This record gives sequence, structure tokens and C-alpha cells, in this order.
Amino acid sequence: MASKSAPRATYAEIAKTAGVSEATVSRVLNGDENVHPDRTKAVNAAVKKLGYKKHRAASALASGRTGLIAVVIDDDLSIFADPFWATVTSGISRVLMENELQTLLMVTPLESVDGPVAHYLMGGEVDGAIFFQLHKDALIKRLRKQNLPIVITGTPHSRSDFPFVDTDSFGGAHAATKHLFSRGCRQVGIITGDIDTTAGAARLDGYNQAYRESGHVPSKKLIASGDWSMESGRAAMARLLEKAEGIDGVFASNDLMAVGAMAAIEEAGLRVPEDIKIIGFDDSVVAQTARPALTSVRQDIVALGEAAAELMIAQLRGEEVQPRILKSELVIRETT
Amino acid sequence: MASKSAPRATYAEIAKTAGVSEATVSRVLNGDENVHPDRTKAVNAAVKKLGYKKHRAASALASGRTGLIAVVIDDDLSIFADPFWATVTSGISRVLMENELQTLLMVTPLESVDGPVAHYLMGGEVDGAIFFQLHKDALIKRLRKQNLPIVITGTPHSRSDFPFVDTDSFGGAHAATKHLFSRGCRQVGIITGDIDTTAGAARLDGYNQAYRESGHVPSKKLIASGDWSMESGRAAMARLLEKAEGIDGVFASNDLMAVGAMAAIEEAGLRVPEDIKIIGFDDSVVAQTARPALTSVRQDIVALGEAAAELMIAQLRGEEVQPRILKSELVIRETT
DNA sequence: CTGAAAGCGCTTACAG
DNA sequence: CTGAAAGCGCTTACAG
Repeated sequence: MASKSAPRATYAEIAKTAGVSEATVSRVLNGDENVHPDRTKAVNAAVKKLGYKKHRAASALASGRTGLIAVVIDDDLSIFADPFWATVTSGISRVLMENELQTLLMVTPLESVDGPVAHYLMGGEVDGAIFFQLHKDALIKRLRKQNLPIVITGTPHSRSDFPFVDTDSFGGAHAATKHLFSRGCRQVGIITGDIDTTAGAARLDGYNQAYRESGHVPSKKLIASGDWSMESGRAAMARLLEKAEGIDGVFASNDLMAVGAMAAIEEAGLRVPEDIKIIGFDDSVVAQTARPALTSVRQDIVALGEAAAELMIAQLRGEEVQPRILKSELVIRETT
Repeated sequence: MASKSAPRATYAEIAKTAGVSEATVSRVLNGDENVHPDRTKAVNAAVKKLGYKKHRAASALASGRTGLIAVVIDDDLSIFADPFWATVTSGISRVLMENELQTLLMVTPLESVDGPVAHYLMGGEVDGAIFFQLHKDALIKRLRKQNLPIVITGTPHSRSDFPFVDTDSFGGAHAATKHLFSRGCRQVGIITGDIDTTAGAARLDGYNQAYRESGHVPSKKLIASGDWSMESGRAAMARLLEKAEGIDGVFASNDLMAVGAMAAIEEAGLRVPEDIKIIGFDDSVVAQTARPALTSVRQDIVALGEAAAELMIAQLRGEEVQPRILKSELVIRETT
């Protein structure tokens, strides 16, 4: 049932063909500096000759290090539509692999701090865990208390000392809003995402800041709230059209809501970008397929994953780590 | 550096508190039937009391079973835009977890049969591997020769005996084409995907079959080839508009090409669905955000992942497995 | 800089 | 149905 693989080499054989002890083999394979160059060479040669690959389980049992990093993804429905985590994870996986670490993927509901995932993570089965933006910090706090290296993708709520990586939502929203003004808009509205998320709040802040820098104060009427869904964007836009007379630009906090807003604008008999200019956030495939094609704030999602992996590796090395905020970039298409 | 986790319980402690030998503990924990119920009960109680979790590395070293299933994803660019593999993988992960197996994610270029991934998989580091539609079978053949359980997501080229799971592309294309006829279309075209892929070929076959059933033979002029990209769909549609006079329906082999086709139709001054009806395949987010919203063939992608995991588990149990083809479903929206 | 030896926490013939 | 014992393939004080 299990693989009847070719008989694999062990330390014993390497030690014999290199003429050293198994302890020395171990030292060389673990990068111990204090080994005579000649022996190092001999061991490396034997390793190559025998096509040796270290047995992970044996190594893990003896050393306590598993070589496995968990990537924990909250299993709510949004992941089924959203390529975001997949892309981040591919960046994570690549960097981990380069560092001889493997990615253990756990897609699971996180409701319970005492769920199977929690047990697993606390049981020393992995060397570290990377989480996607979570709402409850309880689990993470517990894991940290046990000295399990943690990285969070997305900004955590409680600005505790969790290492995290995120895209600069504030900066992206700020740039988007400024761009609308520079294109001649006078009344720029915003469709917010869920304001209880840090990303939702930061994008609103960026909008407000840019508005103030333009010398005006955004009227409450220009702010409509959505929940990241296309439908909420459509409804929010309909409200803006009704309340905010003269509105001629809209920053939607993600692409899906932007596309919903475009539908509402069209339904009202207005045109994009002639009557109302619009910008989304994420530069997802939806932005590219929209007609007119949607101007959007691009996050470098692969880089986000790579940064997360790098923070993890730094912690594994015992280094102090700082949060990492990645720049976003405005991709200008036809809606502005 | 490694987690300084709470001292975990071991067999020794369980054996002591349950009043049995470690061998018996092992038997109970591995579901051995031949243990006296009383002892079984005692062991289970001790496990619960001590909050015991089996140490995976130790178990793997002793038994040769790692409890890890690799999910291998070819790292070409398409994955960055396509939520498909992410969704499949979430289905896989869920089912594996329920069966006490973990998902080891490997995102990597597969170019070399002798790459690090190959070594890893052949080194007995995992109990099985699930692949996403691959072009070269060499690696997989080698792994099978070593009795490594394999599942392929997507139909393999060489109809060898690899266990695979796939959505019924033929049936979906067939239903889509029939639906266009039933909506009154007379000249139904197809925009194919990459015809060298099994999915691309099967969708074309389904179209041809439905066409013939309608009592006609599809003219060559009604067939335009794309490469799954939006841009290729746009170009293919432009060609159809030029060559296939009177075309009034199009089945595009995926949503992205359908959206491209819609753009081309609009650019030609025609309307969807009044002048030309159109159907996509995948029912992706793009189908939902398109205007008019795109009728599309839905695959149950999560179910695909679950089926893949189930085939893997069956193999692990030593059962014979058959390929699994999942039904697709037409989701009717505004373009037909 | 190096080796002999103990040990990591399970599993599994083997003998009963 | 059960236990004593050997062993899985590494790592790591310890002593030199």
C-alpha cells in the first residue's frame, strides 16, 4: 500500500563510503562549520554518489524540527471565488521550498480555538504557521505563547506584536482618489468594504486623506458602504446616485464592488467614464474583463506571499522581524 | 527556536495510566480489531484524559507511512489568475483532513522529471500525490512504478490506467450547444480552447455531437480556435463574424473567451443576446460580473477536489479505483 | 574537529 | 488477545 520505493540510502552507507562517522555526516548535512574541509568534501561526494535525500521523519523525530510550515486558511465561502489566497500561497510555497521547507495546507473553519487545527499546530507538528487575515486572535495568541513562529497575511486587528505582511491599502486608496481628482473629478465618492476589517478601514482613511489634501472635506453623502460583493457595490452606487448630486468619480474598495457600481451607473442611463469615472482595488481578472476595462489598484500578491515566507524563515533563524507593508500600484485602464 | 510546546504525552504515559503495554496502545490507536474491549476502553480514556495526539514524525519513521499527501501544481502563470486549483485544493484538503491526512502543497515548475519535486515524491516523503492536469506523463509513470498512489485532476492524455477525476466536458458542451438551438439559434459557432488539451478536445466533440443531433453538420466556418484567454476569444469572435454569415449563437469553451467574444460582438455593433447568444464554460466570477451576465456551464469544483481525495484514500486502503467523471450543469443567465 | 552512544516516539514481527 | 524487544534514520550532548 505504501510506496515500495527503491531502497534509500542512509547515514550508515554515507558514513561508510565517506570513511567518517554518522555524527560527522549529520554535521556536514546540517551545515556545521566545525568539520574539516576534507571530510566535508568526502561526505558531500558520497551524498551525491548515492543520491541521498534526508529522511524527513527521522530527522524530525530526532531534532524536533519538522521542516513543515502550516498555511492556515479560513474556510468561508469567499475563498471559492477569490484567487487571492491561492496566489499568495503559491508565493509562500516557492520561497519555503527554496529554503527546504514544505507547505502544509490547512483549509478549515477556524471557529473553535480548540479545534483539530489548533491541536495540530500546538502539537509541534509544524515549525511555524502562516495565517490569512483572521478575526479572532485567541488562537494566535496561544500559539505565540508556545513560541510557535507565526506570520499573518493581512493586518491584524489588535496592533499587537504579531509579525504580519500586507499591501498598503491606505496608500493605494490615497493614490486612487488623487488620480480621480487629477482627471478632473470634483465630487468623488467612495464605496467602502466591510469597515470592520483593517483593509476596509484603511482604504476609507486613504480616501479621506486624499480628499482633504485636495482642499475639500468629503461630505457624508459621498460615502456609501458595501461588503465587498458585487451586489453591494451596485446597491451602494444606486444610493450615491440618489443622494450625492453631481458625483462624477467613485473609488470602490475592491473590483467586485466597482463592477457592481458600473452596472448601477449604466442602469441609471449614465456612462463610464464620461459621466462618472471609477476605480477599483485588487486588479483582479474582473478588472480586466470589465467593459470598459477597469482602472484598479494592483497588489503584488505573489510578493505578499514571498514576504510572508521570508518573515517566517527569519523567525526560524531566531531573528527579530518587523511587519512588511508592500506598495501598491495604480493600473490605469478605461474607466478614468 | 522550535516551539517550546507544552510537554506532550507519549505512549509510555498512556500505557501506564491505562495499565497496558505500549504495543497495546499502538494497536488501539491504529484500530486493530484484536484488542479486548476493556483495554480498548482504558486506552481511549487515557488518551482523552491526557489530551494525547500522536507524534506524526515518530509514527512515520516507525511505520513508513507519513500521513502526508502531496498536491502538485504546475507553476505556470495561469494559476495566478485562475481560482480553479485553489478551489479544487480546498475540497481535497477538507476530505483528507477528515481522514487524518494532511495536504502538502507543492507549487512548482514540473519541467524536469528529475527535479527536486520528483526526488521528494520518490523519496517516500509522502503517501501519495495528486496532480493537476499535466502534459508530460513521464514523472507520473515513474511514480506509479514505485507504487506511489496517484490521482490526476483532469483527464490525462494517454488514456493509461491512471486514476483520474474530471468534469464532464463533453456533456457540458453538448448541453450548451443544444440549449442554443433550443433558444432559436440556427447558426451556432464554437470558440475552442487549446485543442491539444483533453478538455479542449472534449468540448469541441460535445459541440459537434449536439450539432449533428440537431440534424445539421457544423460548417468549418463556424469553428474558431482560441487558447483560453480573453484576447483569443475576442479575436476568434471577430473571425467568426467575418466568415460565418448569419451566425446567431456561440459556445465559447471557457468564460474568459466568452467575455472576449462579447466584447468583439459589441465592437461590431451587434447585441447580446438579441443578435447573437453566447454561452461560456466554468461559471467563474467573470460570468457573474459580465454584462449581460453570462450563461455558463458550471463545474462543481469543490466536488472535484473531494472526489480526488476520495480516490486517493481508496488507493491507500488498497482498493481498486475507477476514474470519476462529474456532471456539469448549465446556469442560465442573460446571454441566451 | 571527531566518534561512540543514547535517544527521539512510535510500530511490528515474534513468541506466547 | 498481549507484551518484551528490536528497530525505523536521524541528532546531539558528552568526552576527548
